[in-house]
Amino acid sequence: MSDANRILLVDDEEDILNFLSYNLKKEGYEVYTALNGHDGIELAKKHKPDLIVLDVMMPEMDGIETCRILRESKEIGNTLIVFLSARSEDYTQIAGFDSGADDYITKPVKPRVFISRIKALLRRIGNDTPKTEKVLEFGDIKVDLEKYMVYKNGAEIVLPKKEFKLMELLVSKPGKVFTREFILEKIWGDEVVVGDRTIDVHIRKLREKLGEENIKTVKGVGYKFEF
Amino acid sequence: MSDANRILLVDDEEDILNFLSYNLKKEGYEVYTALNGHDGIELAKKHKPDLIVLDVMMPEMDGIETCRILRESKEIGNTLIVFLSARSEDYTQIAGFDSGADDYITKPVKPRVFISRIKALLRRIGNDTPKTEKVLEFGDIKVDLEKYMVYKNGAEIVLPKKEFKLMELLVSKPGKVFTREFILEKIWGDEVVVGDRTIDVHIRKLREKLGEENIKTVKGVGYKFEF
DNA sequence: ACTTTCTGTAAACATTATTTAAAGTTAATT
DNA sequence: AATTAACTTTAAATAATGTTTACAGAAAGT
Repeated sequence: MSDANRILLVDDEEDILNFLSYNLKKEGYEVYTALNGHDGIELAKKHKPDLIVLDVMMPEMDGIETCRILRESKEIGNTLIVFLSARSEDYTQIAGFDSGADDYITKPVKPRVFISRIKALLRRIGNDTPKTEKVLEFGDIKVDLEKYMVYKNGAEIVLPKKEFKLMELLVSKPGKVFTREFILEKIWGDEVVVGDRTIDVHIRKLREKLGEENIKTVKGVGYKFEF
Repeated sequence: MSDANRILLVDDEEDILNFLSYNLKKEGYEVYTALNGHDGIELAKKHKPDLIVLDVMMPEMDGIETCRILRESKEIGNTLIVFLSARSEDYTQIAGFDSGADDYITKPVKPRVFISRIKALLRRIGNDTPKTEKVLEFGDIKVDLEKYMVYKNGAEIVLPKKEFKLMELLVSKPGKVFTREFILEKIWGDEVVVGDRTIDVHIRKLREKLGEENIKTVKGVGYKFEF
């Protein structure tokens, strides 16, 4: 697995920046943002992103200009560059004048589409594996899948294997109720047969360590994690 | 066998595809196979399978991505989707967030287990749940099937199993009158025999919790949910 | 080999859900 | 207004399910 893909976003509208950033981070990318072309170029040199998203319309230095400058640099000359443009702006501006972009995406941007386009582009250069987020955080509880550790208000809590797996499962989809049947099957497997009480006891251990409030019982159905 | 169930298998390893396909066919299922996400999506649209099995790890477009795309489609948005994953891959990826899968099975796959799981899932769409979506919303009432929870004006209401099932049934087709006979059969099943008063009491509990106005009595016939 | 920590079980206990029974309403019908 | 069938309501009995504690065997660590 290669390392995290770094993406730089340059747009003068902070809202859009946040929106895109949020969605990319959720996918495991490392995201940098800049509100104008100058800052963008600076960040690009500093962090060497794998892909740069540039808004075409920006005050002072627009995306096309920024792109030209970026392309002149040896270091970031062949980084992927994607333009973000309003639907109204005509293609010639963007694709046309060999400003050197690799793709463009029209606003308004739909998250799914955006993400899959980014992925497709990154795939092209073979850098495709975004860092899968291995830390889940919910309220005051943090689960680090890689470190095999849970934090409650920053305090380290070590969980034994079964307890951790149970925690991991519950936390994998907060709010969703996992039936006892499902839990048994996922944590103990098909052939091993342990009684239902075993689940209870493990749930109890978790509640003991992580507090009562997060793990809820749905009688006759199963358990769920909520925050 | 009544209606042949159609199953679509998507995996990049041909051996696995053959192996699973063979076992499913032996059970009388109609099986379609695809070696990658793109073909899978195409076949799904063409044949409208009842269930789709997706390998998580595939080159180009992985199972999760494929699942997302499938979920966006109106036609196959509600089809059952099962992930096939190596044991090592973590839950969050699989059960997780909005990829929208219904279950996952870990590799290596044992035929018996695989078949029985598939059967169990298909059984679910038959009788258990008129599961069109996972969240139903009507006026100020929201029913979240996955969280097993009902909201009235945003306030959480926890319902015990039977009450929840009754609610779920009524809400599954607003306005439609469900006869007592039908309700008994759906919620209590064929063999269990409980008296008619039992329904009344459950209806009462629901009205108590969700307000009188939404659940209407049709004398001599049954009950319905309206908003 | 000794110690500690996990994991699963059993049993007593606690809680909550479900059903029934019985009495009270209601609305349509005569 | 009396009758009746159908539904509502309440309370109480019964059944189902979950919690907790303590403990024993298994596994891991020293």
